[in-house]
Amino acid sequence: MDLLKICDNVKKKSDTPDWETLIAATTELIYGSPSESEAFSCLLKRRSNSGARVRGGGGTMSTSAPVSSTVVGNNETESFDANSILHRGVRRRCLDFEVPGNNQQTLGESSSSCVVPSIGLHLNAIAMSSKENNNVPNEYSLSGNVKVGLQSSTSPVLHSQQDAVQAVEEFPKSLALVKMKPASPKKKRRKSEQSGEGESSCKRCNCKKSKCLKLYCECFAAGVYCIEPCSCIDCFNKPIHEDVVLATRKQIESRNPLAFAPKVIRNSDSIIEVGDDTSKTPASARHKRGCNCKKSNCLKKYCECYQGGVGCSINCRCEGCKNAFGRKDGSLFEQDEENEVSGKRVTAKTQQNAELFNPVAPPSTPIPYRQPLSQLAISSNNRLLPPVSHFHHGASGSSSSGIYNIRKPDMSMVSHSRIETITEDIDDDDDMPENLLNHSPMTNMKAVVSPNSKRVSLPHLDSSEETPWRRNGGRKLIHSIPSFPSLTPHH
DNA sequence: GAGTTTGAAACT
DNA sequence: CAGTTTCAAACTC
Repeated sequence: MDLLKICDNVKKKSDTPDWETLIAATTELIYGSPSESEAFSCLLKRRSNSGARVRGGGGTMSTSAPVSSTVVGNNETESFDANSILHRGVRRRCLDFEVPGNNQQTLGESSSSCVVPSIGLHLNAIAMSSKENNNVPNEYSLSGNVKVGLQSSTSPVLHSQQDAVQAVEEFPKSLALVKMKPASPKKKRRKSEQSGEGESSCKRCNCKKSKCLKLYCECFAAGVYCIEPCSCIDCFNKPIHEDVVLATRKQIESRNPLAFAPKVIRNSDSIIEVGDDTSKTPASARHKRGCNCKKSNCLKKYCECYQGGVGCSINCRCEGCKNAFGRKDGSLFEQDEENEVSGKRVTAKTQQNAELFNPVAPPSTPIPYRQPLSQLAISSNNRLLPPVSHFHHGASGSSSSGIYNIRKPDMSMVSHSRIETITEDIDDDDDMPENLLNHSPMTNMKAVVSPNSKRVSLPHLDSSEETPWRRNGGRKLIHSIPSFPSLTPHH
């Protein structure tokens, strides 16, 4: 139903300009019954109470996308409100692709604390958002990190990615002088991570040389802009450098189209799969490319598989794999023996990690091997977050421009979380740019990860190269790979 | 907090 | 595509 029409109807229905009344009436119209609309209404009220933050102010980055403009046309105010309703759940400062969060967690509730997981704030969304409303200060401009009159609106237009990237190279180092640095950068991150507090749910980097424009940078790799908690130097991963960021992303994507896809492929069909053949699918989720660990035995967070809380797979080139979440060879239950052999320290640590990964699990209870890891989504900082499948099409839902238009997900695999509800709305827009369709990981169901190569080659389905996560056909991949928008400009 | 280790990313 | 270098996170002391 057209929300605008609803609003109009509501307005007619209600003489009072009272917002809550409007919400109540609207939700009732939408859901039909007051009971159903109640929760929704509460959400909306909460949102409306958060006031200016809705649009990226006050430290809450808004993923609210430009959808509004297309949907609502000229009526800015109205579009905003309607849009904020539609996208109430897709606001988040941080995006953590591998790490889906607990979607019960206060969507849109957090601001500076960055505790809102799961729904990512994609760069594109931010960028568009910033363009959309340059007058609204965001946390970056507020943070003092970037003044210098480099608002995206005033920054020089870079006509090509080469220009942009070159600009980065040539950009005066003095920028660092402008940037306000955290007093004690380095450990800030770790402390918060170790604390396990909500704040640690945010990606925050410590890059010194990469300008936060390479995949080395966790923020950049995660598709989020660096924020104040980051301790990076010469950071270009900020909204004011939107052009550079997007160009760089594009460049990287051209090299590896899946570079910004989540590293961990979570399988919604895990139950079936795991029950099917555990030797081949030691876990229900898989690292996209597999790891290449040599010394860590896939028992430390150096290992991307382990870090992602997934087992190693045939894709991995790891040596001496002892991944607690599932070994490359498919054996898992031997892990305890191995750990005992290698020392209790390892065991304890592993368990500790497992518990961190799954705070719901009772202490000292190893994560059941067969437990669908799609429910054990883990953040890079050991935070339990909602399954990727919960945000994959909303993540970035960004989609500011309605980019994320993954066709209807298999709802049987998707919990009816708020996010889902929200993003379902988004999904109704069938305006996935063609270029995105062509290039986005989401649509590259045939994307192949070479078992022996880090690089990902695209569309080329070789049935002989069956890998666990592909075994189920492309469908699962849809649920696994987040709707990370391609940088490909969609004009 | 400083230094080391590790493996992904980038480069050649 | 394999080997090497660079990088930043993870880890140790």
